[in-house]
Amino acid sequence: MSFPKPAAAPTLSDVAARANVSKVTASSVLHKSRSNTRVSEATRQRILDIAAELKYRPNAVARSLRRQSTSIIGFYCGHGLATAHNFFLSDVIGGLQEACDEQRRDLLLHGAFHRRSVDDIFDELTNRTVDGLVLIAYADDPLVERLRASSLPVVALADALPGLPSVVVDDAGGTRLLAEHLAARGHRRVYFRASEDALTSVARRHAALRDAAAAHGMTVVGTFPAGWRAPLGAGEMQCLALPRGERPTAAVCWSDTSAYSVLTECRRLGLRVPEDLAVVGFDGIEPPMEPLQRLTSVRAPWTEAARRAVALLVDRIEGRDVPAETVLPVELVEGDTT
Amino acid sequence: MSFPKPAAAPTLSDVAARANVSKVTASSVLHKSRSNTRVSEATRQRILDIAAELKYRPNAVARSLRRQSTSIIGFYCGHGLATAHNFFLSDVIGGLQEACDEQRRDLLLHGAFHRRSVDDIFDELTNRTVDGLVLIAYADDPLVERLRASSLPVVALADALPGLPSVVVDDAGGTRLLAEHLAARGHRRVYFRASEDALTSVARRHAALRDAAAAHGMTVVGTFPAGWRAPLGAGEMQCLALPRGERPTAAVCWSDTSAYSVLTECRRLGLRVPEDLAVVGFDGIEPPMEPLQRLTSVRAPWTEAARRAVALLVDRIEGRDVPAETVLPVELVEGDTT
DNA sequence: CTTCGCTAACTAACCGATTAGTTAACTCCC
DNA sequence: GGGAGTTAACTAATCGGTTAGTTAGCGAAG
Repeated sequence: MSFPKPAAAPTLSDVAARANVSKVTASSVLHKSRSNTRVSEATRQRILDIAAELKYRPNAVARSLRRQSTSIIGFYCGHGLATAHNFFLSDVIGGLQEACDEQRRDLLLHGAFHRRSVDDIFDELTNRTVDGLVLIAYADDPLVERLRASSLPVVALADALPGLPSVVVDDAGGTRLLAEHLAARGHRRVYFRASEDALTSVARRHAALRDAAAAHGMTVVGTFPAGWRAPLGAGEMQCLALPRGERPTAAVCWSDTSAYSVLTECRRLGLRVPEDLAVVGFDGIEPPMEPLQRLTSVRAPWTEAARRAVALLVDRIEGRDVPAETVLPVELVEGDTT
Repeated sequence: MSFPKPAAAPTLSDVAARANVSKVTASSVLHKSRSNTRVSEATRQRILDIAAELKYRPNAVARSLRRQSTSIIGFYCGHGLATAHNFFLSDVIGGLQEACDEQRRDLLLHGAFHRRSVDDIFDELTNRTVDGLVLIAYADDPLVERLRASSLPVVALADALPGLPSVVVDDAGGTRLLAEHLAARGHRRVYFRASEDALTSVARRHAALRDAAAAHGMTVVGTFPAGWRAPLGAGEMQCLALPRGERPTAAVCWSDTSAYSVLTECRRLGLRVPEDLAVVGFDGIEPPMEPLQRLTSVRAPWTEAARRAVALLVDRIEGRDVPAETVLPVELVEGDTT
């Protein structure tokens, strides 16, 4: 399929020339910005007609250059977080998109798959293509330090980042709800299934679990690393093979995806859920199909969080003060796994 | 949280002034574009040092204006197609992101939620913010006609659009596989569950089903509309209530999501799958959790399709010829629902 | 001793819109 | 009829790079 070389698009100057007016006059008619410049009705109509005839369309790049702002908001997800089928991410992206749309801004997805260096990524983020950035990152990501030192407005999402305004869900409160739910069902020994990385949210859930366990007479017998969709690790297996009485009776997973993998593994191993092992997650993702078991979890409003992040970012961009941390409430969802 | 007003970022002129050279010299050193302009090693080093000291970062907007190209690729999904939790979409976005990353281009997600007019959306898409567009749309969307007439390079994805290079999966072939699979299991009467909209892919699956049914002695007893996640409609219910012999024994759904809703409904109605009704889908989405029943479907390589779309779009942008239609092969996935 | 060619730069113009400041012509009032 | 005020426009400068074309100075060849 071949296409004709596109003719150069008409510019404001073209319109102005055809209408026998200056660029400024044409601009003020077509972009209704300047009230200073007055235009007669006849001239205004002539300019509009000619613009329509020439199919004039303003050039956003030129405007951005002059205005020193592009109306584009960037979204960057730290390495490894952007894996496909990350449910939580589709919610987030949906929310960002809606919020940007309302604000009449565009959303730019920064990708970083091909082992690009921090410098490289930092350059891309700060090259003025975006007016600001919504960021999901590990607290120890060197990029975060660079961004903090830069003048680019940044809002952290999901995982609080010190020194940056952050929008998060109530990690501690949610975990407390889960712990109380388990305690009320007689569980005395539980274990935590953590992502192996320095995610602030996971650290908070972990800490909250320890506190809540202590408060309700439960013991956290161990913490085992587990990625997004990971099978049981060696330590975890060992722990589950302990004799009755020492064995944990519930798995507290840092995310629903992680919890669902535990369910799958249990089935493989012949462990009954919840009789042999209760399982709880975090996120409250909405499965697109009926799952074998409905997971007990905590529903986190990710779409709303993303919206808030955009709102705060716009405040930052426009120079207003923003709260250091915005925490959104979560709610317990009781399923069949406890 | 308040932040200091950012100091104006240093520009090429700033660097050049500090280094006692012209903008051009600084530009050629820092952006290694021009081989024409020669620079001595000493000067080069001085410029680099000063740029580093000032933390100079090139302004992408200015560059884009001069080059008349932004290196940004847009993605637009027709109204109603961009619903959250659309599995197929996360695959697509993932593929787009990867491909853009490889090409060192950015990906801009255009959103259109707030009942914006076609004109409005068209203006946004053609305001030169993006060099080209990957488009998923209904064939009868008026926007498509406008885009075809514009000079913006566009590649259609998933649903072929006449007059635009399109990247699709083998809708007809996949449907044929499903039909043969059903025929081999003795099904003689089936029905089609279609999205109510003018999606080329659905039309093709529908047509292929009729052809394959005819070829294998099956009857398509009806076609019932069903959105992404729709319960059974009145016509569909009626049809399923027909006496043995007239009742269809299999539902061919236009998407996996639609098929999964049928499974849920069957459970509600006490219909056994596959004994009372066999169900097949299309897409082969990878559930993040173990589903109650594994769906028989056709796996479509959406991530790869998205990658191809970007590749073709880049060809278009750079003026090369592209095939009118690229069809990617699909494969049958046998589940427990047939 | 001039001319040629190379090095290492430079100046001017341009991309397309926006902003600040200015002006010619006309009306109105005294 | 002259000054004030309004209308309807204009010119020049700017945003931050990139491109085309030009030039001063030097060494080597003729």
